[in-house]
Amino acid sequence: MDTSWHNSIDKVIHEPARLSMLACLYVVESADFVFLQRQTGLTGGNISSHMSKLEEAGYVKVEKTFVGKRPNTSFQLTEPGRKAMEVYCDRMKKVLGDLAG
Amino acid sequence: MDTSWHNSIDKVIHEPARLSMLACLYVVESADFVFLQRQTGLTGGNISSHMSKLEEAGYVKVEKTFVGKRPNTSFQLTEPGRKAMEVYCDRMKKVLGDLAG
DNA sequence: CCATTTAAGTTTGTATAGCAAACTATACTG
DNA sequence: CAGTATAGTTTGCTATACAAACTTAAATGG
Repeated sequence: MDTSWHNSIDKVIHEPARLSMLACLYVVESADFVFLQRQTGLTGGNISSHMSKLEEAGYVKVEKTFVGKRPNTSFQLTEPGRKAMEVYCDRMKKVLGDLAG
Repeated sequence: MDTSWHNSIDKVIHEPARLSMLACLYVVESADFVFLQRQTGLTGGNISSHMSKLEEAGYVKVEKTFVGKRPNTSFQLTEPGRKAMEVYCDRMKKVLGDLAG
């Protein structure tokens, strides 16, 4: 079994809170701030700071608009983000698969 | 899909370097310091500090002896450690499985 | 119409964590 | 005996996650 893969896993994605958000974005194509907050159970502060990191990484695109008179921030996965998720999932599945089949 | 599992994943195990070491211990039943170092590609300092954490968590048992005149430190998974690995793997597989089948 | 509360988000403060480099101690080797 | 290698720990720095405080603006209500 290979056990030297530890530096090949994407830490931006690996963080549970972010993986949770990304998992959500992976399936819905677009989600706004409040939806993600409700869905993941994360605090607003967490969503905000983690999203900054995901944006920096180029994994999500952020769009700020107004809905009625209230601000609305919506997120969606970029292509690189989707690709990175797939790579991450494949690698983790392989690691975990090796342990139990 | 459930996307609020982020706080139910065991961070002690989740850390890639430790997961790598644990994956190794999971299959070999007992491994010494140098073996783990070679196997995982981690530095001695990393093995040392991460193992301290795993020991604190009760996931590994540490045994210090001498082989010939040289010190030899060997590690093995405890039962709680093995159990925790299984729980971790199941949860992660579920998360990842939900994303791609 | 002013005061209060609620909502959406961001910034800040703190404690923790990971990693690499430096260090300790001991054993070989020439 | 001097120098190098081995086994392992400690230290110092940087980065990170999380919660709490803050900002801005809109709804509510007396």
